[in-house]
Amino acid sequence: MSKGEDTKRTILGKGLSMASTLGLDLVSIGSLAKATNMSKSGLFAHFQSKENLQVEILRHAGDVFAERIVVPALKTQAGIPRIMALVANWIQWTSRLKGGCIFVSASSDFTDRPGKVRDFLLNQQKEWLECLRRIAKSAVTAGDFREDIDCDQFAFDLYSLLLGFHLYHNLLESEETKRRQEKALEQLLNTYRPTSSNS
Amino acid sequence: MSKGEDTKRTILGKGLSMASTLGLDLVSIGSLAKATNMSKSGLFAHFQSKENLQVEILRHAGDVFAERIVVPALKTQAGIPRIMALVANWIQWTSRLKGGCIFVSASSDFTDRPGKVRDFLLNQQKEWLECLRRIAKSAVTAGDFREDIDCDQFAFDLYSLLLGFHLYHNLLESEETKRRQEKALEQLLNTYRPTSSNS
DNA sequence: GGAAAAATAGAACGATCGTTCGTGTTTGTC
DNA sequence: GACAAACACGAACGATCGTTCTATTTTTCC
Repeated sequence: MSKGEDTKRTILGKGLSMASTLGLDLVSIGSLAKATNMSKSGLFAHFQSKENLQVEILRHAGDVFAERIVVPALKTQAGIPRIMALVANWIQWTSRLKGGCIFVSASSDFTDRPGKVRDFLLNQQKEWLECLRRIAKSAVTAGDFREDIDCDQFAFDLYSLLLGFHLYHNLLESEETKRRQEKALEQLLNTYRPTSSNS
Repeated sequence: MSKGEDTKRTILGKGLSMASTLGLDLVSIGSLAKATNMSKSGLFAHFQSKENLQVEILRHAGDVFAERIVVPALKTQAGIPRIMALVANWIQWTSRLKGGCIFVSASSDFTDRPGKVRDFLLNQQKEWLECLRRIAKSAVTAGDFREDIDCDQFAFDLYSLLLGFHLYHNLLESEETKRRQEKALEQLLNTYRPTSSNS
């Protein structure tokens, strides 16, 4: 790996960490330069604009997310076990760095700010929902879910649940959050499970 | 009403509008002054600090929220009708101004920024959850919910659903969002309804 | 209507923002 | 080890940030 790519990776790593705790647009060129012991202009040269920096931080976040959350889950047994693994990994992801999930906060911040950042983020979110949809589909195939369910609806339901956990965990810091999430997940799965007396 | 209170109200109205679309901390003193045809210092004098301005915008948002979402819902029949009214009002609230719900975005932004703003926001969110809890409780009393349910769990479930709708609606702008939310609400209510063959 | 009080404006502050430019320093290649 | 390319730095840019003054206008009250 060339020197340039190496420092760029370092910058993005620190940038992701800062963006997770402070939010994506509180990561200024100056503060990020200071955090990586670089000059503003030296750091800036890697990205050409702040907008590009933000996009690349998101891209890097996406890589880490895929590697740590999605891929491991896909290696587990299809069906409910895979869903449980995905949820567990996601919760670990959002709990790891203070400030929670960068995608959630960025989605909230950039909804009404057109541009590269918003476009990139939107694609990432669509990929994430597609991922959830596929996992639901595999649960159907595995026989853990009924065949007549709506996989996109499940994606909505599950993501909503995670968003609820996210807010509770980060803002309210209630001790019961984990239990609430588990209960909600159980209820959710029950509405998709094959019923013993199913029509 | 004194002149001061009058202009202050105007400022907070415009501030709420801007904060809803741009996010709470992109509302700068300068831009808000320009939007209200005031001088920076003239506007600043009403709040003594930006932190206070942010808190007061949140307080004003809370007042509007109570008046438009909560109070009308509480006037409807207790039970599921009241829940449906609350959800409908909330969705109208988050759809009205571009950028969605200021409380959701602010919660996301201020989770890891200690200070007056975070403290105030946290109290507001607790009040909101308490509101949801009470509405669940009244649904139990009205006989629309089983007696053995956990009202706090219902608050978690319902708020999660709204957060899901919020993200879908604002970022993805999918046409199916409304339908997804309705389906999810129906599923949710079913898990709390008295069952015909209940133990 | 005149005096006290409140409200607003204007200029300036140090700080930081994103960005540009010119100049060095380090790196990889022959 | 020389040469070109890549990389990093420091200084400076105009702009805007939150905030503090002083001065002037406007409102309020007797």
